[in-house]
Amino acid sequence: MAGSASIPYHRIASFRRTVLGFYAQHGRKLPWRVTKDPYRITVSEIMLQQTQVERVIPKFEAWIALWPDWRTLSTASTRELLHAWSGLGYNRRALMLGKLAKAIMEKHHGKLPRQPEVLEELPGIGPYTSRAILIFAFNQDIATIDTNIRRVLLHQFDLPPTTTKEQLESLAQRLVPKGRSRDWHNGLMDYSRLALPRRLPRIPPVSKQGRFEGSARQVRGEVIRQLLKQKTVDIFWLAGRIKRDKAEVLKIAKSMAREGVVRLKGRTITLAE
DNA sequence: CTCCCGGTTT
DNA sequence: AAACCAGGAG
Repeated sequence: MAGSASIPYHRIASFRRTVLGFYAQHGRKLPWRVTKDPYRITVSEIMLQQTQVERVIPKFEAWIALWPDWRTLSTASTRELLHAWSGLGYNRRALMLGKLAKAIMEKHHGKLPRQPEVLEELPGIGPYTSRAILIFAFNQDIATIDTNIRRVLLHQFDLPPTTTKEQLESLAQRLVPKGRSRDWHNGLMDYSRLALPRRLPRIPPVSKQGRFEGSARQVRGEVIRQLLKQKTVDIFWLAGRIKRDKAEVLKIAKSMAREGVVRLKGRTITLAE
């Protein structure tokens, strides 16, 4: 088992120079990189979860214009949150961001906590995001690993894909150049995206292709669009329009109800406030 | 572990 | 049609 201790220091130092040099020369100028405001950093990190950079940029700018800080965001309604989020996907994130703003105003005096363990208790913030926020907002000398960073570490140190999370975390922590954590992590992201060869095509997994995969997507999108225009949507109207199995439509409505997006009342669904 | 979303690329 | 994407919640 190749622990990070088996990697000689000169390779660590050399890699640091490569990444920091690459970032200085080719680093992308992004809206959340010109600020250290913990609020803006947090909004960007939530938006960037499983969502490509190019698509986040305009949504981020619009969001900040609407709600420039935790206080204003904490007053936003569900409808407003979903409207501003529309197009990003994983709508649950918008609702959790709203809850996060309320939690910070009510339980943390309007200030973001600075300990990863405390941050992780807040809605929508997991192991990656808690550390990323502290790195990009406060330049803390800690490490975080997302899919880009994982990929660049495996490539650089010729590690097998079976490398455990713990082994990667140990290596990642040793790599952080003290006092330059923010540039380092930004650099790793850009280096991974811009300087590494494309991913190899993966072995096709066992196709489990649900029969309603296509229509389920349409139904979700349609429900959100309708809810933004009006207050309620009739499930059977939807079912008839989509011409798909009624049970599948109900299943989707129930799943959205679990997320708190809609309330289920008899034959209609209503936007939750 | 599964599910969550949608725009985009291949 | 399938993979991809600054993960997290249940």
